Amino acid sequence: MPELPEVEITKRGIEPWVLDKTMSQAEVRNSSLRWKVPDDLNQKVKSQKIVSLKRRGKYILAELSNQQNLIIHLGMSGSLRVIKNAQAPEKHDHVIFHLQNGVELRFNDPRRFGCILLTNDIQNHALIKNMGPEPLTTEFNGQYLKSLAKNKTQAVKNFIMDGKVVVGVGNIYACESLFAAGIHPKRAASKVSLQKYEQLVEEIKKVLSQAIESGGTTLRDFVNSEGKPGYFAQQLKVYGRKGEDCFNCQSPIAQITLGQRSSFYCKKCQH
DNA sequence: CAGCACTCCTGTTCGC
DNA sequence: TGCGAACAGGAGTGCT
Repeated sequence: MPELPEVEITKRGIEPWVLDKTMSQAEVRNSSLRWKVPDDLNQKVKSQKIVSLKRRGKYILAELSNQQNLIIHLGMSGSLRVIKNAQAPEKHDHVIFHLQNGVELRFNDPRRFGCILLTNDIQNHALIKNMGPEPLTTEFNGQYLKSLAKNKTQAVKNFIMDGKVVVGVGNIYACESLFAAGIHPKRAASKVSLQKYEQLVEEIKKVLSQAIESGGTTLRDFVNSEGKPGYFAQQLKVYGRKGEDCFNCQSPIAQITLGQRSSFYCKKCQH
């Protein structure tokens, strides 16, 4: 499932093929995504050049020459692939952006939790404006987390997965960074010390950076812009390892549900 | 406001 | 072997 590293990998992969390129058509084959793909998508993107490509949290933002911004989210199972030689669309290729250079950018998403939207005011768009800081910036640090966590009874795992706190930290990387920092996922956010938050921030940055270097985590669905999987899954220390030995202390990894999500942790190493 | 649970969806896995 | 149930989860929405 695409989290920040997978979205970053996707953005980097498509960038050379779409930046400064002009679109000839947006072919909507299935508009029924998380939110309906705008009816006027083709009309608005046709003949427009992609003048910048950015990632914000797990959103990919493509700025067009007519001041519109495409907002793309990969949801749970989405991918954006660059198709250089025209071939028949595959199942779940919901939107195909045709470029004038003959390349196609295909949005494929079996579970359709993703979205493709357009806005002429990206800064104030509802999905964007209330987002927390990017995790790989200095703005995201231990002090910041500690002060936000004040009086919060919420479990620390849910806290760091809240996009208003910090963007891009999904279930897998939340589990991994909490393990690396030795923090129990259920611990109340307010009861985590500043030192522990500093350690947690360091681990979040580390695990996200390493995952980007490995091309992302592919558990089942994720493929990059070339249709290839990422290789970080084999470096996961706790996620998906219920009952297996902790790499640190050899006791079995536990699984609990927190905020409707599976959480994996070591009872002995995380407090 | 804070903190949950619910919801969208399909492919895969599991139990009988 | 086949079938239905359970599970997976990003994140906005709505409820308590």
